Amino acid sequence: MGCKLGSQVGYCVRFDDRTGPDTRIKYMTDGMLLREALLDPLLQRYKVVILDEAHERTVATDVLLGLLKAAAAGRPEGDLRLVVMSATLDTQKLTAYFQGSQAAYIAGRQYPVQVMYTPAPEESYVDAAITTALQIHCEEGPGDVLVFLTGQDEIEACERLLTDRAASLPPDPARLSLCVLPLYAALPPEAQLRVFERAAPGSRRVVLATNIAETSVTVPGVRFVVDSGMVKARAYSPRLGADCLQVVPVSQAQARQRSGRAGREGPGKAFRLYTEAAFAKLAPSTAPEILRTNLSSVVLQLKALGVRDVLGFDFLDPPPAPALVRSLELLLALGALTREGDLAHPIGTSLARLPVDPMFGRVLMASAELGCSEEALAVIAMASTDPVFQFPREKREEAAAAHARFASREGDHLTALAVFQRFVAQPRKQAAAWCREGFLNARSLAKARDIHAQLRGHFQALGLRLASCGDDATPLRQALVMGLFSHAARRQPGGTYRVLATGQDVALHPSSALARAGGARSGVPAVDAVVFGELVRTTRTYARDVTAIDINWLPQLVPNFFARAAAAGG
DNA sequence: CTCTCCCT
Repeated sequence: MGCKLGSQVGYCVRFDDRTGPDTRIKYMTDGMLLREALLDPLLQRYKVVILDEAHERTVATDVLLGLLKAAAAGRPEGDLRLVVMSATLDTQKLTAYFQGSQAAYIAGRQYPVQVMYTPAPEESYVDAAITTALQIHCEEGPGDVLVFLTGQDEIEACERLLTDRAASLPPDPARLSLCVLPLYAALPPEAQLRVFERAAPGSRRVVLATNIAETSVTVPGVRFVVDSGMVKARAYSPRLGADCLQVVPVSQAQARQRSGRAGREGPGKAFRLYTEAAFAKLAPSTAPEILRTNLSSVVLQLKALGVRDVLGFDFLDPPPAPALVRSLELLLALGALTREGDLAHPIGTSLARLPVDPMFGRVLMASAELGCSEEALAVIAMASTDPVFQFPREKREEAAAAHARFASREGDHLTALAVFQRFVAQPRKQAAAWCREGFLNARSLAKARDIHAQLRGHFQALGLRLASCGDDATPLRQALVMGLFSHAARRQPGGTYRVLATGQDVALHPSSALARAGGARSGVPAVDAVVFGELVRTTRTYARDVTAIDINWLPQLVPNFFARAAAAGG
């Protein structure tokens, strides 16, 4: 457009707003537009909204679809124009949803990709992936190989096996050398950058990636894709109140997306490590995120947007009623909604403005009253970012020793507070080295620092009191109880913990500072009662981000909820 | 006895 960024054309993402009073075209994330809608539900300042990548069906995109439909109906005819762009979305479904809309098709720019299947099912997709990558390396022409796997552990194991097997190939001077590279989100930035450097002359790269390489990261030089057919996916169980993280088969749309990665620079080949019959049985597309996530934030946002009947909201794909009801119940218990289901003042209105989970927002509000908001802001910022402790396979003992410096007997929130405080005390120039030596994820900590600053700003704008509790963690643990009470659990004779609200038995996550207490060699007694940040179901159901509490605080601090839970036999 | 990926 020939103008300066941030003048007529700008962009806006969290922590980075490059727009100004003259901006006519604004690029923004779906989440940012949703935040703006809270202040302006009819989106009056926009004439045209283009919703790109709609096929990704993020929660924000799905809520926006409903919101934009309502905004168009609430504004004069033709006043708001909407363009929904999608690589794979079912157009009939969408044109039926937006009455009077039209579908237009635009051909993609892509080289042909030849898709191959295995003749019979594979026993192990990891073994098959290694064998296939080596076969490509020995038999195919030049071009890098992109292998889709499910997670960090699997990629690290595969990396070692593939390197070993490549080294033991019979020597062949005509063959390229092989360079194996991992790629996943938690990888340090400098390691991630290596996938953007093209292969050295005489060598071929094999990139072992999670689904980060499906859309977020484009690896240059790829002509061959190996698709394991599996993905690690999250699904929320409203019954358990837990996120289940499981390895599941990909959808057909996802398999096509993966294969397409071989055809960006020239004709390519995709090797699917499953049979054609198995492909035919896969789900056509991945279920939208709104059908498999905790909805408490979504429900609160809708209430703040003035939607009274959340169960009747016109979703493109309505979430299951029990999931919505459970969120309404939690918001009522937090004091965010009235008994009539309306947004309550000031708790509901404040929680809707804080860009964190409503339970975390409630912790912050309680901390203002209990005189520990400086600490709570840091704790909630840490709880809202990716895990900061790193455990490289080779240096596990060394990492554990480094992490032990921060460990608190009172649990993970206080441990996180200690890490955060030490991190922000580092001079900027030394922070990276300090993180590396301490086996801490610098990216996560930098994000926690940004979230902390943002939350602090919101906190003050809401008129909440900033105060420190110093070395006395009791008020902070009580503030955690006032937000996380639905995640309170009590120790059982076998050593598991029973969630009081649901009666479900869970284990402390092995990464927890409290998981080692109570063991024969720990010398520290196990704690009787805890609250936790979240439940994750992998091999077992684990409570993560756990803090020791006094069981007597529950009826004192949250009398309404615990009178009910006790009556229900919890 | 452990953490797919986005995003406010």
